[in-house]
Amino acid sequence: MASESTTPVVTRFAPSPTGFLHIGGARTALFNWLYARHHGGKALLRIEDTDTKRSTQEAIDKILEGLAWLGLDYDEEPVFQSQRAERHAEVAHQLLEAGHAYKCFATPEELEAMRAEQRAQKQPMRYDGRWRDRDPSEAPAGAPYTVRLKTPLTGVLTIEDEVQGTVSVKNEELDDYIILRADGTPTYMLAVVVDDHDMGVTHVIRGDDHLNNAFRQLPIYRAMQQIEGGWDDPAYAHIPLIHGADGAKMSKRHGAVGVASYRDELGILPDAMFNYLLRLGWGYGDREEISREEAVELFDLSGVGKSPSRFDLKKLQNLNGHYIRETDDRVLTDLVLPRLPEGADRALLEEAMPVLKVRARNLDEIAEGAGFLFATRPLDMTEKAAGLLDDEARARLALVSRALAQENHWTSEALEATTKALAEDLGLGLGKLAQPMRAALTGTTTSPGIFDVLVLLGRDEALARLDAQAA
RNA sequence: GGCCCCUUCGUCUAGCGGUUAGGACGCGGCCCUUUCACGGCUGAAACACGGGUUCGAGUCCCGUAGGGGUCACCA
Repeated sequence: MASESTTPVVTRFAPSPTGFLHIGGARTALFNWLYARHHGGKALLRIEDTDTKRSTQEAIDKILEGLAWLGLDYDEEPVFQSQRAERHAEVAHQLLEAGHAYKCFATPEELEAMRAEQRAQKQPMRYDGRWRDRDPSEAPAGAPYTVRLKTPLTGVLTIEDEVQGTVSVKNEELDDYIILRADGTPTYMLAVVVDDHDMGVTHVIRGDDHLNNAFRQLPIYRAMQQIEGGWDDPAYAHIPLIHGADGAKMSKRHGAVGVASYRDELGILPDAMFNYLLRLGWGYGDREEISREEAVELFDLSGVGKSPSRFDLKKLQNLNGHYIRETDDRVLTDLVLPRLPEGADRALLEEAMPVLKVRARNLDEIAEGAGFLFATRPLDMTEKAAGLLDDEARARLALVSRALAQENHWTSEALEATTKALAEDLGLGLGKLAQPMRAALTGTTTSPGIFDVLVLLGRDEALARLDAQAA
């Protein structure tokens, strides 16, 4: 079996390029990558672009970009399934010659009629095998045909899924499906098996929605194993799907489902996404915050749960806040700058970053919090801030401004000492001074510590803002 | 509808026959505090239901219910 530890592990992520890299795909990619890295094997990538109607270069680029953003790298150049059609057909013909497949001359209309009948009879809708034992000579000369796999009629097929456990399906449930279309192109079911074999894939880790496919694909391995050998069954691991917050399958209506839109629209860091996706459907004791290195060390299929999980934006945001605090100020500055109005001072932003990043869960919140740094007088006031500045407050601001203007050392410590001394002289709590100051300095009621704000703004600007509101 | 899978706090999960059923997010309270966060402490909150097996079941078995997936000359 491929699961023997003597066989080097080879995994693959095989998206079909019909859209962006969504959350579910990203997690499948992540688990494949982690499994390969954990076992010192190879992680491969295959683009399943055989559906030329729906596949686009744009989608390919987006998926590649999404994977790169997450930090998932691959050991070989991506395989493009569309370029391997000849090889797929070759295997189909081997199957045909060996009697494991046969030509089916049924027309699409005929098949549709068959299904309609089955639907009416409330029978399972499957190909009835009408050409399984007929001789091709019975068909009109030159009639188009498909090639169908001749699957076993009786018996049971059992797989030992690394996540789902033992799963069995009766062969009578499976019909003879098409492996080569009338135009000679391969279907997905054939292409996957041939490509996985040729790429040396030992572990097929994919979404739960493919569990049924395993039972259809295995017969190809078995048939080819008989024909030429070397087609061992791969190990399978079908991981549960991710559902939206409402419990239904993830789809467009759940909002930003493309991994890149979490980056662009919400300002999610790749480490946060990596960690979140890792913990969605996988657990390791009480561990929550897990670095890439640890993930590679700890990950295994045994920790993957069997039930679907729901996507929880709140938790992602929380994790993102954690990673923002861990991220270097310079890096964060580069990420936040594009989210600020043109002309925002990079150096000032970086200087403020330590006090900005502790109160943000995403890059947009940092940008929002940095707003006061780049505001120009007269400041826009939020309603709450304006409400704070009554006559009494304005009078106090004048006193504060006068006191601070005397200050020779424009440092957080000195300014705090001066302000506190003033508050004491006036017999007031510090808040009576600090809140009006905050309003005057930032135009808002929430900001970093007021003395940090003073320092960041600089003496001239700070005093000017205070004076603008003082009475 | 047939087949397959799933079911522990609202959510992500730990648990692998004997636990006060643990942690995290979120929510409430308290502390810290000039605001908001961060941090610390703390509270409420779960074994879907019904039968078995067993001295003992969240853990094993069987049903029921609910949820999900899949049934193309798509992938």
